[in-house]
Amino acid sequence: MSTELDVQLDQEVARQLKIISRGVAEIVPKGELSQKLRKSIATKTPLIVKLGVDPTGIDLTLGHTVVLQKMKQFQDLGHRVHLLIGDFTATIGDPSGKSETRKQLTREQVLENAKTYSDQVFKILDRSKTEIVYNSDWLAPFTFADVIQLTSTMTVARMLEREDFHNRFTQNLPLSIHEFFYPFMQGYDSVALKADVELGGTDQKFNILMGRMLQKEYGQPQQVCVLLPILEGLDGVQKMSKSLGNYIGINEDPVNMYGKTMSIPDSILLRYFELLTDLSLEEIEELRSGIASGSVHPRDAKMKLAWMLVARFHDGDAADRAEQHFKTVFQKGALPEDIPVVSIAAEPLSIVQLLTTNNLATSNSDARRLVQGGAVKVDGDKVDRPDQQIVPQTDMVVQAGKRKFIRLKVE
RNA sequence: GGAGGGAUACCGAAGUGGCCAAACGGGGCGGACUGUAAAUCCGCUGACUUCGUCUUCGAAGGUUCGAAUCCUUCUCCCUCCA
Repeated sequence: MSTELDVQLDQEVARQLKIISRGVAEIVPKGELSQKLRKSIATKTPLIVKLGVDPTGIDLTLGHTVVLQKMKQFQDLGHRVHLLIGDFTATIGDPSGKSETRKQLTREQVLENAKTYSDQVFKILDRSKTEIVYNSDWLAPFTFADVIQLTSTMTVARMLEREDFHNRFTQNLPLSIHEFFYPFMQGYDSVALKADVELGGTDQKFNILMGRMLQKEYGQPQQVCVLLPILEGLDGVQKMSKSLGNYIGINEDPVNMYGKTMSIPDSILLRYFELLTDLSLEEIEELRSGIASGSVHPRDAKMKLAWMLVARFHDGDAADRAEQHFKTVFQKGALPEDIPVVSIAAEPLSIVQLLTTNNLATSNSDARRLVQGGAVKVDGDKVDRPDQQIVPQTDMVVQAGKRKFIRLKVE
């Protein structure tokens, strides 16, 4: 109990707290985390950190990585990290952040998704230090009596405090009873895991607080909520999500990842640096002031971001190639290096058929529109009549818009 | 259980017998421009054998020369009452 030890302890708590706090939107309640950390360090008992995921989709997006990254930091600090696959909950459909009821999934879909999900997660998390748990383990055996006991702790009025429930209720949108159970289940997950910390996006606040409430109800110490900001998607306004199509997937090829990054509005550029890269806060501040003063070109900053992201999810070489591709195709308007080659018969055909049969257009009408809109080029020459006949030749390059190219190969 | 309101294209939302392949906004896609696949401006946005034809307005029937618009039944959603 010497003072020197206390000082060391204080320093360690401060160190961990600083790492944990970077980029987070909110820690609820604030003071409790440092107490938990102090106790954990003093007794050499790692904290139990929980992250619940909903195995509803296939591709992880950069949006998901924000919270996974935080999870990784806890891992690196030596805490016990539990990745909770909501296999049971996914069959209910969580309404969080949604304006309408989500579809319920079948068990097969959920298990399938869970597998692809965990495969991707380990691009970020350390597999050997991650415990994967499924909430069907404890939720599936629940009896109706258990459910009644669990739900008797809440009132309808309090459930309706949750923003999306409230909005849907007041806007006369459908709100099913079963959706009310979601927060209970997620909350009970924390009881089952005896979680010390639960991570999530700010849209998860209600559900995570529910965990606190239920833990108290079940006589456990209460978990701390660490809430991370919701990453805006490519449009710069709405949450990055698969359903909105404004996302960058972590499995995307380098060229697309780079290009999509370049398409984000300048307004969220720095936010991406802060939430998605390990660039220090000082360096980010330098970029900010550089852009403000005009000494740093926003485009160059964005190219740096795009490079860093590709390098992180692929590697430096891939990032270099993606950057090169971007420069040739978009900055200089030249042809890309690797155009897909398509085999074709030597018969003449109309430009419309050529576009449609090779998926450069979704339908003949679409192809027609592209031609009329001036988007179509054959060997660099604009084609402006839909009935224009083309005689395919090997190495002929057909372009529809700025991003779609094919190179023909006559058979 | 009773009374009433609603369902329109990717989304939101007009249209209430022919002028509706359906206003307008968003999104998407193209073009121009640029500092980038930012911003801004312009165009397009059901399909096809495209100066014409065919299939769309919750589903199925019906009335009519003609229906997204009227009638019947059904499905789903919302409100109020119980």
